[in-house]
Amino acid sequence: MTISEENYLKVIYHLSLVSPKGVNTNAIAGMLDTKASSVTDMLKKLSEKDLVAYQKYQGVTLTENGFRSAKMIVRKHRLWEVFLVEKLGFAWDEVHDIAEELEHIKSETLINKLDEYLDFPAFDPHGDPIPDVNGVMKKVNKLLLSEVEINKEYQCVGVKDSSSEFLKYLDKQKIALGSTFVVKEKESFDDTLLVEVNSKQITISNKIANNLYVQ
Amino acid sequence: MTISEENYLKVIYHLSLVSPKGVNTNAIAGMLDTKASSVTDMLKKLSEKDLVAYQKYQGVTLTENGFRSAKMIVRKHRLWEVFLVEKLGFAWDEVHDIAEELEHIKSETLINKLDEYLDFPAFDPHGDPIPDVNGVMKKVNKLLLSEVEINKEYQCVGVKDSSSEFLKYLDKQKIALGSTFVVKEKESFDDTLLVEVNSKQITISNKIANNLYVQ
DNA sequence: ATAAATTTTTAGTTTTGTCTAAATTTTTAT
DNA sequence: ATAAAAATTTAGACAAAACTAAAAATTTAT
Repeated sequence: MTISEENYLKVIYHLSLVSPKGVNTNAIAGMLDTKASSVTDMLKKLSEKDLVAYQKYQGVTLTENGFRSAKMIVRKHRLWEVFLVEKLGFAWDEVHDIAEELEHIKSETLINKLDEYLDFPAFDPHGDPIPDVNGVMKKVNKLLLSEVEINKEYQCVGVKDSSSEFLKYLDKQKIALGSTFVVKEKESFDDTLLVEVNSKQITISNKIANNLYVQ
Repeated sequence: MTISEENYLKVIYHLSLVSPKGVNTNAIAGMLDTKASSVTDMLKKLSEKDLVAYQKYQGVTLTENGFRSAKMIVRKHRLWEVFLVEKLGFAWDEVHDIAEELEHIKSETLINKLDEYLDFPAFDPHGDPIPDVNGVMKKVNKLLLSEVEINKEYQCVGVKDSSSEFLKYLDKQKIALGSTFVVKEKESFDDTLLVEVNSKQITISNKIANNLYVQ
């Protein structure tokens, strides 16, 4: 598989989690920063290789083969992110682009040895689950901070948006995976939250609360 | 720089060490398993980017830019090899192909953090010197085993051929970096050596002796 | 010194992945 | 229900990096 094919598969995988009925050409083009016509071309190729089920104008889904391959790419990406943060000391907002390159390194043995070296982590530095050697992921019953009950205690277990800007904002607020949250008040006008984090009270916008997973 | 351009630079670098006056088109084609005509095309491109000095029919040399870039690729390759052997437990004959892919990962920060994580190694698992962040390599006064004096003690410090077949042969003979050699006899007919290694006497062909560096 | 052999370059194609522009299909809105 | 809008596909082109076959330059051998 070429790097380009792998990137398409990965994007289709991520979009499938949101639209399991079929992923749009335009959505794929948007994620890959390319044109819809290029996407059509690639979907035909992936279809011929039995990695996606593609019907003109009807969107695309992953075949079993494609799903397995996509999960292996995600596995590589997330394991490399763990390596970069845990072993090399990168911050959690610095690792995405490097992992985008590392995920395309071909060796199976490499990734399994890396997995072992990292002690078989189940989650990456952003709280996303890492598929094991068989593609199985730990399932977590997580909620968005925007959906939690008032005055109950929650732990931060992940971020929905892992852009550098958002992660840096969290760093500034001293919010990290494992931080304890208690929502004290919810402003009904704009859904802004008054939250206790690290025994300090801060105000959190609805946009932020919609991108923080807790448990 | 594309992966292909990087591979050409690396090969020209290695061939330059043997033919500093200029590297042949055919030699490059041989190393890259490609055709001479493809090499000509690429040399024109590298020349336009001021990475090589190229004159039709006259071979090619690296410019200062090209030399610097080539050394950085070699640095990456060798640091990744150290990582694979020291941290992930690969054997020294298994790492070359994986490092060929890893050497093309773009981040400067990554490679400098990896260097630090590995404790700034000066040599890779085959005894080849690793350029530091400024491109400087430790120089070693090494000899080929085929050139040493009789009954003097030497240490194995590297291999000239790092093909899997040769390295596996060395494993079988329990020869590794650091092994002590004493040449007891040299057969003048075919230059076969009788060598004491690990306090056992073994016979070593001239071809083998020509691929083992000692000090 | 010149012919033969070798090496290198040129010219013209191919493949992969992209693009633009135009055509077609599907969806949305009246 | 049909026209307008949006999404998608097709057709044709391009750049990168490779190839083959033929031409040109250099080297070698007599």
